[in-house]
Amino acid sequence: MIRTHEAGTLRASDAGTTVTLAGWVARRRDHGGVTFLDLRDASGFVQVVVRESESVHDLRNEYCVVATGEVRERPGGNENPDLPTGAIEVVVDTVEVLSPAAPLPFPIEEHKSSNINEEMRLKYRYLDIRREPMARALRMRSKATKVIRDVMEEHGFLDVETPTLTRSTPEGARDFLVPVRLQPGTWYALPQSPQLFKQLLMVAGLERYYQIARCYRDEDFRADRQPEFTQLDVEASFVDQEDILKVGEAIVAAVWKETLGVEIPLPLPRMKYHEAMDRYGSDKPDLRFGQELTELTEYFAGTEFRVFQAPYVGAVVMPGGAAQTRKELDAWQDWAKARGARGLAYVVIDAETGELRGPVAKNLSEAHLSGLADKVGAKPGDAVFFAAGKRAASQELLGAARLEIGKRGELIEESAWKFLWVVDFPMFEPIEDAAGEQTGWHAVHHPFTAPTAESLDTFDKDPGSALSNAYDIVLNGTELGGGSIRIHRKDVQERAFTAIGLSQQEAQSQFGFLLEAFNYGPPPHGGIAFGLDRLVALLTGADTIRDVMAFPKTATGGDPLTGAPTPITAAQRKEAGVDAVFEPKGGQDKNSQDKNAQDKGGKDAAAKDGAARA
RNA sequence: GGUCCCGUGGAGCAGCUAGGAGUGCUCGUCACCCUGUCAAGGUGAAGGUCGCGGGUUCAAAUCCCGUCGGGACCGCCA
Repeated sequence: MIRTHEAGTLRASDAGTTVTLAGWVARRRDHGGVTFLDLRDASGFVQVVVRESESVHDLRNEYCVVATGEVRERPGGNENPDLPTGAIEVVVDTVEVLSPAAPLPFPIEEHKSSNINEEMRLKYRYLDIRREPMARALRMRSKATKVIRDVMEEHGFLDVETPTLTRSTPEGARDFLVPVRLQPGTWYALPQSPQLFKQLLMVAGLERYYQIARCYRDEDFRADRQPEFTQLDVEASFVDQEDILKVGEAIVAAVWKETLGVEIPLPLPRMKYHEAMDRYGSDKPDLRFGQELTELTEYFAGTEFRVFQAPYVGAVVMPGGAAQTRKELDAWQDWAKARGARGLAYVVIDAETGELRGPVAKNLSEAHLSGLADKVGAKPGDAVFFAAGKRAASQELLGAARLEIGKRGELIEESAWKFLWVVDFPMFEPIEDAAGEQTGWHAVHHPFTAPTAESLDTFDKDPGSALSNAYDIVLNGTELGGGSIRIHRKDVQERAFTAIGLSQQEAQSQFGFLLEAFNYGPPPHGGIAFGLDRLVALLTGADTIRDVMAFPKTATGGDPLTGAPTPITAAQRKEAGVDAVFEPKGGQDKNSQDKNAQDKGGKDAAAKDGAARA
């Protein structure tokens, strides 16, 4: 090694030792006769004292240097108790520049770089990662994956890699496609998840599989979405839902303990899907604050007010909301319309008189008005927002309003870690056409998800009420992961396909290889997948998963550092076979794949139902 | 596919609502001074097609249209 010690590890006990350090010039404090350098390496930084000013002149910020000198305690009164290395300094004998640095495109020091343009950060990501927040996030990520691997090994799980060049299967999202030079006109797809492979590994008898797997989905971006992202993928045989939840709990408990020192009380609370929707208007409720929804369908039964003559009426309270200006209240209408709602009805309760006012109040009877505040738990000075219409859509609107109220009112306990399992998801949800008429059913999770014991006999006769053995783990209103127990019985699987309008032929064409495998004694199995990027983003308090990825992409899928994606040359295009047309050579299997490709192009519900979720 | 926000010396901002000379702030860069700082301090200097194109106007960073880039959200997506 070029160095003998790591800069950030030096302490008073090292005084008297001659050390050689290698790293970067983080800061320079030049006093003429004496100069202080903060020498930074991956372990931290230490103050280096240079007496000869000439040599110091060539030591600019972010120069890469090697320095030799003696560690000594700082002169009395010069200690810096705020720094880990603040008791000592290194009095330098020699400093050598290993490589100079050009003037920086942005400051590396944290206090000077709080809000650098993200495009600039991505273009110079190698400098961005020299900054403390990014370096800390990547270390945290590495620590988290290490802990995860330990837990999985302890529980007897086997790390198995699955292909990233695979066949296009009709899953939920758009595929990224790769042309195949050796078979012009055919394409690989990058996997949206290892879902089908991990089920094959269960048929293969490995019993316990896990993988920290890269997944690819060609959909529009969000703060918590990238085209390639990482899942902790888990599957086990001969298990029931309890077994998988226990593994999931062991993982998050160990990760939070080992990375943050936080004890997560186990078992995690559980909430049924319908309860989550009723109380929070979300299948991933943020339990860090209250403001639960109140259902008013019964309360307003018989009302003259047309808007509230609906299958569902509900409300959420905004504390202090009566103080909002007319303009602010109008802004809520625009906010609701942006979410596809007609608007967001409201009543404000006068802080002085307790009188209910607002456009909606005029339409309500005296009896309905007088009991309303008590019914929804509102006080004078509050505002009450209403949604009326179809149950799920109205609850979702109120749920979104609740989150907005929590943010604006600073009601959210930011330091809390509120985990929960959401269980008993519906097995199917209705497919609606543009007019809102139901045209069929599609699998909420994926078509291999097992019904609950209670729904086993009836799920195909009454899909709307069927519940499945699917579960999500939720933290602070973010879905950390989800999974299900899979169907392993052929007759049940066929009924599930029928329920979503998928014929045997179509199922064969889309999942033939999996169904074939299921002919050979498939064990009962189930699993879960965690979004590792989201998990680490929550651990580090990052606003976006880009801040926990070394080299993420921008919203249009670009990488400002490498310039990817780029056009290809005519020669590359020809060689890759991008434009080649597939010519069937008579192989039965090839034909079925080609048919599959055509099926995928259609917008039929069946293709959507292939959503292979973990 | 839709809605909204941002783009001003190397970095981060202000200026735009109400058009009037590239004006200002913090940091960085360069030169010089300085022997105990730790976000060191001081003096001075350099550095700009106001993202790009068009329009309105006597006059545009500022108003209008388009476009490109970045970001947030809806749709979409585990």
